[in-house]
Amino acid sequence: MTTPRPGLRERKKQATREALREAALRLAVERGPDQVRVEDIAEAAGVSPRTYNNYFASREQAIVSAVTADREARIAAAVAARSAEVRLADAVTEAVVEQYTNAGEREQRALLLITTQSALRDAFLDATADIEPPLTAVIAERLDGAEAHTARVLAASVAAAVRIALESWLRPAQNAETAGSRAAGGLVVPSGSLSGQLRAALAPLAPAFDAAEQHTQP
Amino acid sequence: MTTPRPGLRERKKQATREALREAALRLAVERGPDQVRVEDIAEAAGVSPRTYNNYFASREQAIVSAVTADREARIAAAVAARSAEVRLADAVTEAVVEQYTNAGEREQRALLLITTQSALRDAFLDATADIEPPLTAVIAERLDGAEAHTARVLAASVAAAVRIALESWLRPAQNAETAGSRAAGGLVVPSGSLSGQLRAALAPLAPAFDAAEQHTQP
DNA sequence: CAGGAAAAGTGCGTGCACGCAAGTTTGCGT
DNA sequence: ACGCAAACTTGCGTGCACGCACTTTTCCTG
Repeated sequence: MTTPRPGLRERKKQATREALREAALRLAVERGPDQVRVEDIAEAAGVSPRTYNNYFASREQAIVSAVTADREARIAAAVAARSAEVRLADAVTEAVVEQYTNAGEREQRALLLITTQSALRDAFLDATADIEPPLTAVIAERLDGAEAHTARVLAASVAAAVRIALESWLRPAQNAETAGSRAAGGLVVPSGSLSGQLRAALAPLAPAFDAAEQHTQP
Repeated sequence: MTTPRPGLRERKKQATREALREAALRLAVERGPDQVRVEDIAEAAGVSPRTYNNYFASREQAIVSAVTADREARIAAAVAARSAEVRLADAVTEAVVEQYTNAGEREQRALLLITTQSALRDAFLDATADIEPPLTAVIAERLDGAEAHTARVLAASVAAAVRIALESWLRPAQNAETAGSRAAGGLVVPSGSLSGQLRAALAPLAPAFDAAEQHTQP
C-alpha cells in the first residue's frame, strides 16, 4: 500500500534527484558555495543543465535539499506514529523537535556551510514551508469532524512557527533593527538551543490545537 | 511624530515607486500581462531598467503592488485603532476582513486581471507575507508581558491563514489533486465569499490569541 | 509482442535578477 | 556657503529560470 509499484521510471527519477543533490552539496563544500555553477552540478550528475532545473528551481535549493532530504515526510510519519491518545499539540511538537534535532554527522557539517551564506540560509528557511502539505494530511486525519480549512491553517501555522524558530536560531543577534520587532520597549534576545527555540515557538499554538481537537471529540 | 521629516529624498523615492506601480499596472491592463517587459515599465516610468529592480524584485511584484499598495500598514493601523477592550482575536479578524473587502473600483478590475495569470496569482499570494512584521508590532504591543516569540508566531499564523483563505477564494475548484488535502475520505469544496473565507480561516487561531491574551491580563 | 501514448530529458533562445563599479543627486555639518 | 559623505541611479556583464519544440525512454493495452 505504501509502495504499490515503485516503477523503473520513478526509481530513475529519484536516482537523478539524488545524484543532483549529492553533486550540489559536494561541489559546494569543495569550492565555496559561490564557485559552483548550475552547469557544474549538472555535469557532475551526468545530466543536462536544462534537466537540472526540471528538478530544482534554484541553485540554492539543490544544495539545501541534500540536507533537508525528505524531512517533511519524516515529520508527518512521526506524527502519525504517535498514539491518538496523546494531545495532538504534543504529538506535533515532539515530532518536529525529534526530526530537527536528529542530525547526522554530514548534515551537521552541511548546516555549518549553509549558515555562512545568506542565500543558502534563505533557501533553508524557505524549505520549511514544505512541511505544510503532509502535515495537513495527518492533522486532517485526526480532526476529520472539523471545518475544512482548520487542518491547513494549523499546519501552515506550525510551518510558520518552525521557520521563526530556525530563523532566530540561525542569527543569535541581528545587528540592524529587526523591522518592527522592537515594539514594547525592550529588545528581544531569544538565543538558545534549537529544541528550546522550537518548543517556545510552537507553544503559543497549542491552545488552537486543543480547541480544534475538542471540537471533534467532546 | 508620524511624519517627522518626509525629506525631499524620500519623497522622490516614493514618487518613483508610485510611477513604477502605475506604469506596470497600466501596461499590464492595456496589453496582456505577458506582453509587458521590464524595459517597457521602466521607460514608461522614466527610469532605467536597472533602477526598476532596485524597487521590485520581479515583474509580477510591481503589478501586484499597485493593487496591494500599503495594505500591511492599513491592517496594522486598523488593529491598533480598535479598543483594547475587544478580544484581540476579534480585533485582528475584523481588521483583516475590513481591509481586504474594501476594494476600490480600480483595484477590483486589477484583481480580475491578476486571477487570469498564475504568475500574478502567486505574486499576489506571496504579498500576504508582508503583513507579518507590522502585525507583529501591534500584537506585541497588546501582549507585552508574553514570551518573546509569541507575537511573531501569531502574526505569522495570521498571514498563513489569510494566504490560505485567498488561495481557496481564487480557485473555486482545483481540478487536479490538491497535494495531500484529500485526507479523510471526502473532498473539500470551500468556495464562498471572501470575507467568509477569511473568517473561517482565522477562526481556528482564536483560541491561541485568547490564551496569549490571558497570560498578560489574568 | 507490437505500437502508440505519456513522460522524462535536451538544445536553444529570451528576458531577467543582481553584483559591481562608476556617475549623480541630496543632505548636513562647519 | 561650501564641500564632503551618504544615498540613489545607471551601464555593463554574467549566470540563470523557463517556455517551446523535439528526441528518447518507459509503460500500458490490445
